[in-house]
Amino acid sequence: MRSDFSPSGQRASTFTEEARRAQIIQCAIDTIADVGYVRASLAEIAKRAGISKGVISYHFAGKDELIERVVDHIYQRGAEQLTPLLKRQPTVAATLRTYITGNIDFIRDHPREVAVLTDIFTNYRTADGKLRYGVHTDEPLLAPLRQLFEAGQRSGEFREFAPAAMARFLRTAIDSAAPQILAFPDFDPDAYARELVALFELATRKESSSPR
Amino acid sequence: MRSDFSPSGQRASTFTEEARRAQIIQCAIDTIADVGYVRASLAEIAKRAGISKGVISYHFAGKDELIERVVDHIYQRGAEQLTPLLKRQPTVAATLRTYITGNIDFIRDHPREVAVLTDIFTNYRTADGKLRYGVHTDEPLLAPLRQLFEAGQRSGEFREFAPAAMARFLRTAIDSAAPQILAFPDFDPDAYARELVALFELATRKESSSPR
DNA sequence: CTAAAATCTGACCGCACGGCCAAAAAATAG
DNA sequence: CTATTTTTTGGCCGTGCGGTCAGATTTTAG
Repeated sequence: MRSDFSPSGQRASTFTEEARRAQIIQCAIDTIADVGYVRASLAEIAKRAGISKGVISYHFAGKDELIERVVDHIYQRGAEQLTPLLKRQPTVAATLRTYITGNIDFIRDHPREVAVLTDIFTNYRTADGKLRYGVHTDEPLLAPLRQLFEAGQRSGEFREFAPAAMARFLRTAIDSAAPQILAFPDFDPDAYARELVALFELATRKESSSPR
Repeated sequence: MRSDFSPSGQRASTFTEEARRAQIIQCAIDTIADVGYVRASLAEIAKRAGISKGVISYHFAGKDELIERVVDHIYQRGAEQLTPLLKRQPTVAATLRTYITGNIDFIRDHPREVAVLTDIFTNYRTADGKLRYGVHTDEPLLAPLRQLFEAGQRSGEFREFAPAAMARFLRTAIDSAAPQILAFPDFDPDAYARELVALFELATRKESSSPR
């Protein structure tokens, strides 16, 4: 590992360094998607990348760092796609709709990445045996949703319900799309998103207008 | 392994055989709940049971058989508790409510068992690397729910929606209770069940009566 | 070109896994 | 009691893991 300077004061890297890291991260994602996190050994990842196992150790501190870079990588792609979408919604209800469709769109386009994330979340444990990303770490994902629901209740758009529970319902429903896309070739993510939007609109709205 | 006769014609077993198998299954559940399926080695399970590792091999064909007996064991306990409850419900809506509260009750009383189930489902792979219990194997669980929704639509109790998607939403929402119970000491399963009942009542009913 | 730094290879280490088995021990039968 | 069967022990096997390293190779700098 180098320790050069760069103008920004950040750790510097060769072009090859960055390219290799990106390649290894991508191969790790592919490998985990195919054989699961548990069986995605450094040897297997290296084989798919066509490189020696030692190269991974050279560019990453260890398997743990590689996995955390994989998580960062996927999370960032999701945030990049979703954040700008959500900012421009006028009402809480519209934000909720966009949240659902935007998430399902992302999962539709990157089902393997999302499946890899959940695989890592449910399996990657620290040395003491505890889950590195457990239910606790959902908080950054859940908090904005909860706040959205609370905002909707304050503004009178939404009925009274437990925002924390509703946030959890929505996240689990969204996350269940990825494995279905991968398992069922004829699964229709867009139809799924429409069902989800309808469900949460009925479940959150305050006044009930007549159906249809 | 013995091959005695028994009056029923079933494979027979010593009392000790059955007791040992039950003890090992229970220890396997505890171990998986504590350290996760992946780290629940035969040696670790044996250590907790206070027996030698070979005993497990003696009473079970291998780790795979042990895991499948664990799954059977937990499934059966759930079915025993839920089936009679659901049979006696008069309407589809009542069955749905009972399904939700009954499931959450069971998870409240056996959160570790349920967490073990999902851990096995997401990690136990056959020799070829495929998940032994994948999304596909949810079908026996989902089918009755789907039929319930379809029955409700036929009878006019429910609005039109995609029964398969709704069934999936409900299952994932229910299953998410177990990890929350284990992770958050002050998580209230009964309140969670009430929120869930309210949500799916609003989401499925045909005519909207005025809220409150 | 040569020298230095960066990168890569392939072999190796210690460890834990599931599975296996000969022999000891315990339970049972005659 | 003895003979037989059932059960348990503890160690061993091959495999694959993450990690390490000396030395080869490639790239970069002068």
